[in-house]
Amino acid sequence: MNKPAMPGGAVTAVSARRPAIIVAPKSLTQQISDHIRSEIIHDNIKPGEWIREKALTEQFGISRTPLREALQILATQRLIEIIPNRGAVVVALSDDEIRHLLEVYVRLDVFAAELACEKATPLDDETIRRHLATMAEAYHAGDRYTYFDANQAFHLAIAAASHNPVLIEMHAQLNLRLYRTRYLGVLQAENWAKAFNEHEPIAEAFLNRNASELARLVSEHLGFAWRMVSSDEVANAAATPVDLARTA
Amino acid sequence: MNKPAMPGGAVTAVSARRPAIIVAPKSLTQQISDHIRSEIIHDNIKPGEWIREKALTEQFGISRTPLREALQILATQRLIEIIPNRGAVVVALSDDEIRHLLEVYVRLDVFAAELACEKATPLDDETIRRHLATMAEAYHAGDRYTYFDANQAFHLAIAAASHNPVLIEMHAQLNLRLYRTRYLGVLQAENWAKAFNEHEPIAEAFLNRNASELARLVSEHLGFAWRMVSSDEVANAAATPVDLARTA
DNA sequence: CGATTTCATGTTGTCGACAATACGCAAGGC
DNA sequence: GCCTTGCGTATTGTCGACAACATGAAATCG
Repeated sequence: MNKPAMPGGAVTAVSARRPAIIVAPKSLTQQISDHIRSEIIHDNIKPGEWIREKALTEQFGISRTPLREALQILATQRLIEIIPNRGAVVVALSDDEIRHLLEVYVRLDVFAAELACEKATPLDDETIRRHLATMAEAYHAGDRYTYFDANQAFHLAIAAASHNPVLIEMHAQLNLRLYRTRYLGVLQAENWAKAFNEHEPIAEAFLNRNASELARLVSEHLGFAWRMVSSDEVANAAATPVDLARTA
Repeated sequence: MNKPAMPGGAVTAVSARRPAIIVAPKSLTQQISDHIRSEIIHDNIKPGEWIREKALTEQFGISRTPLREALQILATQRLIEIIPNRGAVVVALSDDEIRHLLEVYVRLDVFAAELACEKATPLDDETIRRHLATMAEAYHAGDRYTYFDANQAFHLAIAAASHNPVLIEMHAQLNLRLYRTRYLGVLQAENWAKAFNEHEPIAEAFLNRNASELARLVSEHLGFAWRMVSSDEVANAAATPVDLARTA
């Protein structure tokens, strides 16, 4: 195959590649970008941090070509910023940028909810019910991580119920850019109870196909999300503040 | 610098690169992706057509590395699709996909229009007035190309007046994916008059900051755009139909 | 004759090496 | 003292070469 990939966990490359007509093999570039994306949104690589190609190639046991292709993907998704001849930095969101992102995210979420009221199938209903149940369990067990995952799944499921692939993708894209902020927000928020209790009526409005009520609730709910993240700047702290002025 | 880049027009590389603290130099990858994107949306490279790396590297006089990075960008923007070990094809939109794209595009356009009513500056007003004037001139002169450009600029200007960078970018992204379809649509539409005459009231509603009226008009206007493209399948014809089933 | 296998060819995937650029630090000039 | 200049080093940008894979045609077998 390629290098032994001995250091660290890494991507484990592709172990046994069978012809298997059905499943398309994932390209190395895709695997790498997925992995780095995950590291970024889970705050293992901090905003403002420089991404050194050499370090990553050694970590993954690959060459710089697929890595650089992966970086182009992440830059297009606005998770990193590539500065010509200087390298790539993890994007650090300002309060204003978070506000702008949420502003659009809310509208897409509302639109998805409205569409979902028209298009959702019984299977969608069941999925959403299941995620709500998981959230409740995790909430009562005090398990914030599981809660967060279920919460994410809940909102993505509503988007999925719109059955509009374009909307689903746009929604997911914004969700990714906001993921880290919400992740850090949820894990330390005081009024978890309030946030949680808003999901019950949302789910109810959806299951009753009450589009206008659903839109109202979702707007309100995410307005709350904004208040949550905007009040702690911890979520925005950059590990290594970078001066980008010269490249503007 | 690098290769003579002798064949064809090509990218002309970077002619004179000065240190120039103010302006960031555009990377080769960026230049190439911009160029190919332009070729795709202007229908010079047809949907369904395979993108051969060798051909393009020779055309541009560059190596495959920056080209492949450019392709990753275009794939992330959903203008091409990269199929592992097989290559890249220009995306061919089905009628359903166009409908889904327009459905989201309309919502973003409406949202932008509403926001613009709150946030627009006198400068925005002037820009929009100017584009409207250009459209009128081109319309009366029967110049469909200039008209199309001004029409694009008009809609982008409304988005820009929202002063929300995230919204502007999302709007632009969808606009790109729909560009070719609308481009081909406008150039052969019969009821050009109707489409044109709708812009006057839109501009008026905007300049009067009448958000709800503006939203209504924009929705209606783009509903018209949908009827325009949906009725000719010419816009969707693939040069070389490709069977992607095996890679699903 | 039809289905399968083998192989030749073209294309993509990955790599290591070299070139170009930016950065930090020391030396020099005002 | 402070700004400028000139290097050495680290990092990114680009390239050509080779490896892996897919495709289609010829050859083989039933």
